[in-house]
Amino acid sequence: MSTISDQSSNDPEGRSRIQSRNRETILTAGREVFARHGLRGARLDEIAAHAGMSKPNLLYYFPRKQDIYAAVLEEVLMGWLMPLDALDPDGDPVEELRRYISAKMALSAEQPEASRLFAGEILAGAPHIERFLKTDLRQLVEKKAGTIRRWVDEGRLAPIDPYHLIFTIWATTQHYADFDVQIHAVLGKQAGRAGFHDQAAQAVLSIILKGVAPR
Amino acid sequence: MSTISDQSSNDPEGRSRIQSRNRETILTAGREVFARHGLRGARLDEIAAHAGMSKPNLLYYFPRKQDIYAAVLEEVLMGWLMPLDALDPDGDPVEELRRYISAKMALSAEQPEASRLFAGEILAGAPHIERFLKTDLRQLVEKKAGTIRRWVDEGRLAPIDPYHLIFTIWATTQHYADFDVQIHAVLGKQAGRAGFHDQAAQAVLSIILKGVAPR
DNA sequence: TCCGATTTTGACCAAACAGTCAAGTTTCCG
DNA sequence: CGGAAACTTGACTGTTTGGTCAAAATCGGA
Repeated sequence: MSTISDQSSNDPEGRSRIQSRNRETILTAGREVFARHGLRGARLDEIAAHAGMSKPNLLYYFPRKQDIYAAVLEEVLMGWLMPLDALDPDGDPVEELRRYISAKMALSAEQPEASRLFAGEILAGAPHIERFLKTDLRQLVEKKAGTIRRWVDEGRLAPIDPYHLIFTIWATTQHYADFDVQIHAVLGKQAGRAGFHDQAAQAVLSIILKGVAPR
Repeated sequence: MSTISDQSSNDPEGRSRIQSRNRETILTAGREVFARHGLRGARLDEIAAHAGMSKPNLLYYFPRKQDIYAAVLEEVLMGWLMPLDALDPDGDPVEELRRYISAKMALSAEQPEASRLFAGEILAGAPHIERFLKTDLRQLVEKKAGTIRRWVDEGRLAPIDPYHLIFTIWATTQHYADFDVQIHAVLGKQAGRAGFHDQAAQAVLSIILKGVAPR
């Protein structure tokens, strides 16, 4: 007999309503706390408090702290590859890059915790996503770098190293999520206003696409 | 009677040779460990091991963990302002930006731990450098943004928001220190080779100054 | 409504951890 | 040398923290 509910109200993964809801609550709480303090620095009590439940209850769903971290991390990695993968070799190079940069900027605005969690994992030496980085990500980047190189060879893009272009895009777009606190401190309320992220996206697009030197 | 040594071999701050050496050793060890795990995630035993001394000995020099963190952080902040402050309003805009970007890239290559420590503090919500960010840094950035805006108004730079330009430069240059592990995973040995950082600096300079759209 | 399965939690435990202390060892200088 | 100050550390303490457990509360289908 399975320990998993046999109720008719199961989700696609065979979880009861309560399980689905609580797992989601915990994952959200974990994302926030892990994003701030990393795996080591995060405390179960803190995550439990964020999730609004007792610590033993939390451990009923995820037996160990590391399990929450792994689950949260996996969710985040999912959304990481997609935008880059959408870079279309047959599209207009400048337009494709504009789309990619815009998509990453939107992600930074909508899911800053995801970006921060990822950043923290990298800062810690990426012990939990080493395989992902060296296989999936590396392979995808290699493929897209080939696309960009082709664009350069065809003269449809300025001569630039594809890898460093990708790194530059990652750096600038994620900066707005990861260094959010710094940006707010430097800009004041201005950074919180509606439309700020669109303005940031415009500036980043302008710099990367056209550069800052006068024409 | 002071507890501080009266020996003739004192450094400018009144510390004995042994004190100077050990404090430096601890600060270096602390920088490495705090850069990886943040204030919360770092363990005194780990720092002590890195420094090659016993934990009580370490605490003889810095009574609390937080004291090491504060000392390390202050050192790092020192080197943070300087390069930006060197941006000369009377110099050639493109040349000044080139100098600034190069200086930041060099810092990323030479002191990646410093950059990572700073990044971790920001990710954690910057509780220990809030004042620094909102006063010193903000003031300096305001001043330099004025310089850049003037350059733009004079037509010596493409029309771009000065703040976002500064953020873009911070993002790209620090990315090479903070995300070092990711870059290595994606590029393989290539990223470790001599000259890699010069190549990266060239690419970043080219993108920010000239952009990637074809001319 | 009833009953077994699921969910929740207060009380607890063991390990990890920051920090103390007193007793040793080394260093420095007269 | 000799002795006082500076330095070092093994053994320890109190607290925090991840995780356990058994009992209570709730849920959901028949």
